[in-house]
Formats: sequence, C-alpha cells, structure tokens
Amino acid sequence: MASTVIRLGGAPSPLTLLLNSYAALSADDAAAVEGALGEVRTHPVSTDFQLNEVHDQPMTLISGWAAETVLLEDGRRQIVRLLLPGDVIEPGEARRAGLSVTPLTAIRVGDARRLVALLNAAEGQLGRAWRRLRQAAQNRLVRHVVRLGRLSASDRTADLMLELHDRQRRAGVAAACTMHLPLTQEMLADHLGLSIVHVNRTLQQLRRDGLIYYQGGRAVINEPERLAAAAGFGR
Amino acid sequence: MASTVIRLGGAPSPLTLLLNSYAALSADDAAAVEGALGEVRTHPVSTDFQLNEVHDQPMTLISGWAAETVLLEDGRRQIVRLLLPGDVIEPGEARRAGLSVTPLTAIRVGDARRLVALLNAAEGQLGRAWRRLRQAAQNRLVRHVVRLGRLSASDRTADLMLELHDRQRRAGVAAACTMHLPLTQEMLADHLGLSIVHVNRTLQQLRRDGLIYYQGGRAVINEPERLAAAAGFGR
DNA sequence: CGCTCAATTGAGGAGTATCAATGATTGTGG
DNA sequence: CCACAATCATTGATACTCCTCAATTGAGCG
Repeated sequence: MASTVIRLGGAPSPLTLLLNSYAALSADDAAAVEGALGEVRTHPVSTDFQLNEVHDQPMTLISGWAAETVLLEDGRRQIVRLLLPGDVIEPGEARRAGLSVTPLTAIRVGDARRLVALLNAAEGQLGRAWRRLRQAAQNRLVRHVVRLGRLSASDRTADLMLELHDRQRRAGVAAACTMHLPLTQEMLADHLGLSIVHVNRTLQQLRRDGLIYYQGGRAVINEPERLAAAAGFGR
Repeated sequence: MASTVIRLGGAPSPLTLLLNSYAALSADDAAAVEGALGEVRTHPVSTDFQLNEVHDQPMTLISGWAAETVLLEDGRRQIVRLLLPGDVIEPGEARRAGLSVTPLTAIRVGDARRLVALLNAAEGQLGRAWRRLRQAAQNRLVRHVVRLGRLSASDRTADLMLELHDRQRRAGVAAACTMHLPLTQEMLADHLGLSIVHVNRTLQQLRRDGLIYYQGGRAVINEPERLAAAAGFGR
C-alpha cells in the first residue's frame, strides 16, 4: 500500500485514497480526480429500490455501502459484490450481468461520468492505479468463488473480514484494527452463502476465539495474523 | 443465438463459431479470425503442469478442456473457470488473479496474439461479438457465485450442465441434447464446491430423475426445460 | 495378470439449515 | 409519555445436507 500523503483543500475523497493506495499519485493527478467528480446525490436504504433503475451512468460511492445482488425466484438472495466507499459503480455492467445494485445503508453517490472517462484515458501512475483497482475488484470476485466453494463458515467469515478491513484501510476509512461493518447478519448471510442463524453463531464463535468483535456497525480485528491463518489460504 | 452459416475451405474453428453465435459475422470477418490464428501446440493432461508457466501470450483453445484453478494450502482445490473449445485463455490475467491454468484433458491451443489484437481493435459485428463473448464470460463467473452461494448440490450440477451445453452448442461442438463432458467426478467436485462422493451421488440422483445421463465423457440432457426448472433461477 | 485410476457403495458424523420463540432496540402514532 | 409495530440479534430443538473415512468394484493398460 503506497503511503504518499495527498494534500488538498478539503479531505481527499475515498476514491482518491483508493487509487493512491494502488499507485502513488502526484498532487496534480489527485486534484484531477477530485475535480472530475460530478453532482452528489443521496439515497436512503431500501430493500427493493434499485440504483441501476434510477441512474445508468457510472457513479462513485462517497459514503455508505451498497451491493450487487441476484434475487432467486424463491426469494433467496445472493450478494455477489459488496460496494464500499471509494468504489466505482457501473450500473450498465451490472445490468448486463443480471445484477441489481441495491443500497445496504443510506448512501451518497457522486456522478462519475467525467471521472471514468478521465481514468480510462489516464497514463502513468494514475492509469496504473486505475487498472490495478479494477484488477483488484476482479480478484475479489475470484476469491469469493473460492470462499464459497471451499471454505467453512467461519473461514469464509474471517476471510471476508480481512478483505473488508483491507479495502477500508486503502480507502482511508478504517483504523489499524477497527472498521465499519454496517451490515445486518442477514446481509452477511446473503453474501457468505449461509443462513442468518448460522452467521449469528459463526460470529459468536469468532468472538469467543478472540478474533473478531462485532457490534453496532463496527468490527474490531484483534490479531490479523491469527485471523488470516483461520481463513486458510494466502492473503 | 445467431444462425448464420460460415463457409470456408475447412471447418470453422470453435472460436469463429462462438463469436458468430454472439453476433452474426460476415464471411470477411470470419476469414480474418481464421487467418489470425497462430501456431498450434499440443499439451498432455497434467495435474501440476501449469499452462501459464509455459506460455504467457493469449491462446485459444482448439480442442480439449482446461481450467483456471486455485490450490489451497491443505490441498483442496477450487476450479474457478472451465475453459472449453473456442475460449480465449489469457495467462497474464489469470496469474494476476492468483489463478493457475491447468489442462483437464489433452489440449490443442493456438497462439492468439494477433487474434486478440484484431478482436480488440474490431468494430461492427466482429467487435460486438467479441465484447459480448467477454461479457458472457464475466456473467458466468457471477452465476457461479450464485450457484455456490445459494444452490443445492443437485441444482448446482443441473445448472452447470445447462451452461456447458449452451457453451458447446455455441461453439458448434454439441448436438441438441448431447455434449462432451470429459471431466472426472473429482474435477466436477472441484468446480461445484462439493466432495467427490457427493458429486457421484448427485449425478446418480439426476440420472434416476431422468434428467442427465452421464457416461464415458459424454452427457445427455433429456429435458432441458425440466432441468432448468431444477436449477431454480432464470436462464 | 497385476497395476492404477475412476466410479461406486456403506456407515457414521460434522456442519448447516429450518422452524419457532424470546429479547432488545428503535421508530411511530396516539 | 406510552403502547405498538417493526427490525435485528439471539437461543433452542430438530432435521437434513453434505463430508469423511474406508472398502469395493470396474475399466483400461503395460
């Protein structure tokens, strides 16, 4: 994770920090990213509201969490991707893949049309950061397949926590051993491919083992190394 | 599925048929694709041999099956993607995602450097076909997440069979209700996130239900509709 | 024929799901 | 302010899916 400090008038946006974590940006690059952000809108949390029915343009998530989901006929749901602050949402791509984009909390999104155009055309460090960021998103999907296919409930959960912590640290919204976790156990279940009840028991297990404390929208990771060992494959 | 018939000297390659199934190609386009294919190499099936350690350039699979896999520390394996005739293999992308490319059968691969360059630059129908083909690969990964996260063993298996049948029909290597299935039950298990024993029992169940007959490297799908119903979400 | 690998079968157990009920918290209207 | 509804977390009981281990059968193949 690159450690260049970006100095601007206000606090840098999560996306700027995220890009900077993949390749150190110059002050000019950072300013260009900040400047390309368009109008900001707010959406409430909503079960059935679909972001991709409202906006069809790229957006960046400024605050709050969202998800790309699939709804099965019998009502079961699978969260395919979690979207965190700093992430770029592309409703068009989601729709082509049969996914709905749903807010999991209240969210603020910024119009990212100009931003995505800028990033796609970028060379040098900025272009590199953008490509790595996209590659990382793809890698997370691959890793999620492995989690669902081959890890036990507690390993899955542990591995997801490490992923979420890493992503939030990159985006500058998490401390060394604590992070936001604004998900209900039902949302976790829908992402991890488990039942609500079992997620509850798995979290209790991890807490008893001193690995993860989770309460009121925040989680504390005490010993990342031990947690990583629990997750059972390279991170 | 487009139905334009491509006429050339020899039989069209699976990739040409695959592209044509996503957007009808002109004879010129088809000839260009055929002409851009480079040297063809053969590889034996091998557990530990990794295609991406040998070649680093894009290839297209001419015959045989391969897989992008993750190996866990304890020896468990997850097949993330199955690669069938006509598919384009990008070892570089696979490596960046932590995946190994492994032949599941003996395979023939063609050098696709020029081909990929051609396709990336293509406009019109050919460009459209190439974009759709790549989008379809991405959609399959999403669908695989849903399978692993939310479907039962038999639903997963049924859904995978439908996917494999559709892909082979597009590539012109499967009949209306029969297809190649050159996978051992262990390979199926590694893809479906199940144990070998359970795959065996699941296949027996599907056979007893008259849905899938599977023997000696071939599978017969009797009633796609009923099988799709078993799979439990839209296809 | 003996070897190896794949497929199959049985038995038993671990891991998860489902159903149902209870607290705990929060928001809402009276 | 309180009663009420709604949501979320938690717990217990039970059933089922799926895994593991172990052994057997069957099919190439040198």
